[in-house]
Amino acid sequence: MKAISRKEEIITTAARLFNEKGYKAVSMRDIATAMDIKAASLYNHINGKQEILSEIILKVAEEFTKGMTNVVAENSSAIKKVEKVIELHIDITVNHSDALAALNNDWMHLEETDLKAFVKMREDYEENFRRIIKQGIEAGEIKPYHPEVILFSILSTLRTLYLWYQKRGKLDVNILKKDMVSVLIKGIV
Amino acid sequence: MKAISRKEEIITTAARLFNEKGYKAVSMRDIATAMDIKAASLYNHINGKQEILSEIILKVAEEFTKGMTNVVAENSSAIKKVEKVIELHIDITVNHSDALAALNNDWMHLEETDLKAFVKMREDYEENFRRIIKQGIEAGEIKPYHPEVILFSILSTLRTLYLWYQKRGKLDVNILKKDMVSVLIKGIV
DNA sequence: AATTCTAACTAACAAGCGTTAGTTTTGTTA
DNA sequence: TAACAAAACTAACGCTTGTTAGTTAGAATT
Repeated sequence: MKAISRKEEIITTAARLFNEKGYKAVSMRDIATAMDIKAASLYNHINGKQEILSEIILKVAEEFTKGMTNVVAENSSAIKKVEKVIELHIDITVNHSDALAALNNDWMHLEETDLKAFVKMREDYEENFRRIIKQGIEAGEIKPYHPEVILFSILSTLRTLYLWYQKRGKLDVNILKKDMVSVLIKGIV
Repeated sequence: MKAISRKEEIITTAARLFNEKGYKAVSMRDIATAMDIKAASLYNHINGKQEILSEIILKVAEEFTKGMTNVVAENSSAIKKVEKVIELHIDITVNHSDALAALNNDWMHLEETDLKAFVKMREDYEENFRRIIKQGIEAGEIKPYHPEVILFSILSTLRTLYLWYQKRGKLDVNILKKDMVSVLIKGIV
């Protein structure tokens, strides 16, 4: 029953444009033109440009945080947890690829409060991931490479997945998961 | 004997600022202030903001192209070539990490001619890398995963290496190379 | 039928943008 | 020391930016 509100429409449109040119290169007039209205009309639905950016970024950042919380709470092997993290990234990438562009490239344009919240979430996320990898090494499940190198290698692949997903037409999610898990995991076990 | 020219100084300063906030978020006045001069004075040395961006990006893009050409010309195994590509990325990352931020995030703000040149170089680069991986699979040196997944996985790690390198204080290049080659290669052989 | 709400509009603002023209200072060479 | 070139300066330009104020048309509610 819940129809998409005009506000959500603005945010979706803005995310698409931010993905193409970046937050600073997209004007309120650009967003309005893409919706066939005038820039001033946007302000009937949103409080400003900043609000659009923070809604785009924080919403998806919270999804990552929630997903990671679930993974950490699981009672399973480290490898299984890494697999779950990979699947988490793929699911979010498939559903919010535009938002991920903003999260990756425009987070520094968030203002004070939102910026702090975002940076905190990202640090916590990385720390949780790092701990999973370390536990895997201690348990002998993961090869004893430098944990930071493993973390970085996997995370940078997952973080830029949205670029790849946008380039090759939307492909089957389950196949993507299987291949991704293979390439990223097989190397470290 | 060749002292760094004022023009090079501008480009280096601009690259640093572009790395922090992105091309569109940095004004000519920002660049000038960082050099303790006035914005108009910049135009004694450069033709405009666009020129700064294209010098930053194209110079390092050409370095990649040249490096890849050397690797392709080598008479060695596919795995050895992949290793050489990894080392190429690390060397460039260590010496031009600010420029890599612009190359990754601001390339779309290049104007017509430079944009075309850049996109062409990047496509060729990827195609050369893809071919190396395919040859490796045919020769039985590399596991028969989908080549595109291997390419993407390695390349996205190498492309965001500059972020990692900037975060952890400048670390020993040779150790970095060894660890990186281990993690990225061991998984696919 | 009168009222209220929603969402568009026009017009304008102050600030910041890249850039240009013309001038002055600084440092080197003849 | 006079002449010249390099590199800074001041002042201003036309344009774009995010945003505000006030208004209007149509739909929903009373």
